[in-house]
Amino acid sequence: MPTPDRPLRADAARNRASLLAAAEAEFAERGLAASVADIARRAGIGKGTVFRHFPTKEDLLAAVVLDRVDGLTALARRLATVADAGAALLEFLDAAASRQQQLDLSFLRDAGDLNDRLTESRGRLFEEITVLVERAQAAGALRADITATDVILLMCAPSHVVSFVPDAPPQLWRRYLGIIFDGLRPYGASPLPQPAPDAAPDPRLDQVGILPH
Amino acid sequence: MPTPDRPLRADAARNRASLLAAAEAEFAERGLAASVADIARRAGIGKGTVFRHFPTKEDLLAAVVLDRVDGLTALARRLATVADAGAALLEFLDAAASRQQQLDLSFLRDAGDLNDRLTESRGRLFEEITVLVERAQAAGALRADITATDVILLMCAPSHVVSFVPDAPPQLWRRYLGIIFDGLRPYGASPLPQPAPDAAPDPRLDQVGILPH
DNA sequence: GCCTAACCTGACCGCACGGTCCGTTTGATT
DNA sequence: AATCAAACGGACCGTGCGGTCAGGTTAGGC
Repeated sequence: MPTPDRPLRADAARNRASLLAAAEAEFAERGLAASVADIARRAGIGKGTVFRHFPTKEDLLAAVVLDRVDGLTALARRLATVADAGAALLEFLDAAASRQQQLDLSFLRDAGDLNDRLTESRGRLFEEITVLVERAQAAGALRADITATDVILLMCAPSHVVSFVPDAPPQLWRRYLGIIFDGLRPYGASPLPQPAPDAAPDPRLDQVGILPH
Repeated sequence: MPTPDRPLRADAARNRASLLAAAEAEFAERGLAASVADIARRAGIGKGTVFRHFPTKEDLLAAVVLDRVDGLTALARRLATVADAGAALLEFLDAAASRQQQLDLSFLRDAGDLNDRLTESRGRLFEEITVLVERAQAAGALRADITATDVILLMCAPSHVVSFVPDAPPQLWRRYLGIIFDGLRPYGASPLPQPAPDAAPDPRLDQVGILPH
């Protein structure tokens, strides 16, 4: 990479696109256990080409995840302008869980620190969620002791819960999102036994760790 | 194994015990990625000895998990006689989450069908949880549309949620158990969008799958 | 149409894993 | 103390992985 951003050659761009698609599918099916060779085969390219585009399997994973995270950020930003703040938060959680359903990110816990750009993206997502949370609280739709960190952590739960049942109906996660969201409502909430983990958005965002170790 | 159950030789019994302890610790730290060689080293025995006791890595894992599951079953049975049925259920969930915290079982999703004995154990646990659930509902402490399957699925959630935060305080999981349990209360519950997955205890218990694929 | 840098490929390497095997050691029994 | 089946241990094997590289291929400016 002589100049930081030279336009990609046509075939290279094509390959990169199908590589990302294949990687997404393969990671979704097999998690971290997906092998680079399988991804390459699925994309119809050689294994060496994979490593030309991404020097490491982890970098490839990071690229896939980055797409997901940025997508969620964009959605959150859009939802921040919806009138009903409570409904906006619920819709965000719904979308987040739905996408996790397609690509369960929880295996990321076991992957190192991945990319730096990914850390930034996560930070942006965090900020947008903070907006949603504060608006929902101001509207009285969300209990006051919940932080953006709580939301970012809990949004992974429904798909994970469902992942234990073998032939789950495709929308089963909605059941558990419903239960959890009921737990987030101010009505009938009981005091929480533990403080939220490091909620402040500025100082140590990395604390949140969508993907840390 | 000529006779089905001959008493173990003294050294063999000792080794088996330290092997199980080492396996539990190692699986807790590294999940399915724990290697048999590491477990053997930690137990202070040779690798061959491990395979003498358990013909397969999966069998070893199954033995460790069986202990856990049976422990939970015993606890549930004890709690079934407590006067306050709502508190009993909460205490069960508390204990379950706490133990998951020490040994996150969610990696089991990616392990095959494991042992048959484990399937039986899971069935017994399921039955005991059903008792707790029905008592809690009769006492008005648990919303009526919750099944034992829901409980068994949700009891894994708090520890999983917490596993994403790097240096989590040891009791942080209680925060998320609190939120989820609030969502299970009848007070202020909103209708759930999806039916529970195959709750009936008799016909196809395997549906629940603490560990299936 | 030619030239070159960018790109692609698949054989190859080193490594770590699960599992096997057989020579050695050890606990029980007499 | 002698005996022997039971248990041990670690060198060994095959496999599949992430990652490298030398040599062939191609896009695209001229």
